[in-house]
Amino acid sequence: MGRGKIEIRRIENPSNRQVTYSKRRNGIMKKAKEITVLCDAQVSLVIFASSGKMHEYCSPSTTLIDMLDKYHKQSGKSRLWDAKHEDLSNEIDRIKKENDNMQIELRHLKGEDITSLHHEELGVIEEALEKGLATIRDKQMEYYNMKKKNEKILEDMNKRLSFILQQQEMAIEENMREMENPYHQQRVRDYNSQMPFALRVQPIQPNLQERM
Amino acid sequence: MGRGKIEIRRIENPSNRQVTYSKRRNGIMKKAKEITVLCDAQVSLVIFASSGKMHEYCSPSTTLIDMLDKYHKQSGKSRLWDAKHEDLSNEIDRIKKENDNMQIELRHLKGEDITSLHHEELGVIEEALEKGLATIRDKQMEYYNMKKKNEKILEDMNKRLSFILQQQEMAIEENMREMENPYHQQRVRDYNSQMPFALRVQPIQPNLQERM
DNA sequence: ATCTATTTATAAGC
DNA sequence: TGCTTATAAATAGAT
Repeated sequence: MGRGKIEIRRIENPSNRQVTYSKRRNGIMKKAKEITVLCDAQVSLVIFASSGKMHEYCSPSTTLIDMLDKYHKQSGKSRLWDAKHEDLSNEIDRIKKENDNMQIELRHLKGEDITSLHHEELGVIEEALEKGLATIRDKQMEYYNMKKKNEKILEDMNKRLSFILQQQEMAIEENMREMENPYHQQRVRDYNSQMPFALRVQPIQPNLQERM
Repeated sequence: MGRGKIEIRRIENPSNRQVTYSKRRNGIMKKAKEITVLCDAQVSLVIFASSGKMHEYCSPSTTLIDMLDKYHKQSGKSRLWDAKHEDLSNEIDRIKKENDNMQIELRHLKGEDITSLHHEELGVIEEALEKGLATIRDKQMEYYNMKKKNEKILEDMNKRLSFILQQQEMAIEENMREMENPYHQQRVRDYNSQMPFALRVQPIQPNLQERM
C-alpha cells in the first residue's frame, strides 16, 4: 500500500529500512490498540529494531507479567524456562572456559606461570612477544617521526617569523627617524602595539591534529 | 477500512466482534511477519481473545523467552521472572565483559588493533611486552644452561667409561696370552660376550628428568 | 515530517 | 470460517 508495491523481503537500503520500520511499527501498534478496544482482547507486543531499540505495547487492562502467566498456563511450555536456565548455565560454562584460556595466555605473555611450560611452548610465546613488540615499536617510531617532523616545521616557522619580526623592527626604526612631528609619532606607537597580534599565527599543520 | 467506517470502540454484537477479532488478528499477525522480514526486526506478539483463546507470533530467529530476556534488560523491569534467571543473565553479562576486555588486551599485546591507541598506552603495552619477553628469555636461558650442564656430565661419563673399557680390553688381551687351553679360552669368550652388558650404565642424573 | 498515489486491510454481506 | 467487493486505512516514494 503505497506509491509502489514492494516485495516482502529485507529492505537492503538501511535508510529506507529504518523509515519503513518506524511507519510499520506505528501501524502495528495502532492495530494492536484497536483490536483490544474493538474486540475486548488482550495484546502483548514487543518489537526490537535491528538496531536493538525496543518498543512495546500491552493492553491497558493487563501487564506483561499477567500475559506471561496466562501464556504459561495455556501453552504448557513451562519447561521452556528450565531449558532456558540450562542453556544459560551451559553458556556460562563455555564462556568461563574461554575466559580461563585467555587468562592463561595473557599470563604467559606476561611471563607468569611459565615454570610448567616446555621448551617449545616457550618458543612460541617468545615469538609472539617479539612480533608484538616489533609492531608496537613500529607504531612508536611512527609517532616519534611525526613529532620530529612537527618540531622541524615549528622551528622553520619560528625562523621565518623571527626574520619578519626583525625586518619590521628595522623598518619601524627607520620610519621613526624620518618622522618627527607628534602626529607621526603617534602612528608609530599604534603600529608597535599591534605588532604582537599580527604575529599570533596559528600553526594549523595537519600532523598536529593526530593522536599522540 | 471496509464498506463502512467504524468507530474504535467495543463491538457490542458478540458475533460481529468475533468475526472482526479473527480478521484483525490475522491482519496483525501478517503485519508482524512483514515487519520482521522487511526491516530485520524481532517481534513477539501474544493475543488473548475475550474468550480466553490465545494466539502468538514470534519472529523466526528468536524465541519468546529470548525476547523477554532482552525486554528484561532494556526495560529494567525486573521480576518478570525468577531471581535465578536474573542471576544467570547477570553473570553472563559480567563474564562476557571480562572476556571482551581480555580479548582486547591480548590483541594489543599481539600488536593488533593498535591504530587507535595513544602514545602513553602504547608505552604501557611495550613495557609489558619487554617484561614478558625478559622473563621468557630468562627461562629459556635456564633451559640452555641445564642442557649444557647435562651435556658436560654425559661427556665426563663417556670419558670415564671409555677409559674403563680400554683398561678391561687390555686386561683381557693379557689374559688371553696367558691362557692357552680350551677351558681357559671358553671362559674368555664368556667374559667377552658379557662385557657389553656390564657397560650398560644407566645415567640417572636428576637434571635429565626435568622438562625441556 | 508531510504529502499523495497506490496498495492493502477490512466491514458488510452472503 | 470463506469469498466478494466497496471503501477506509496504511504506507512507499518523493519532497
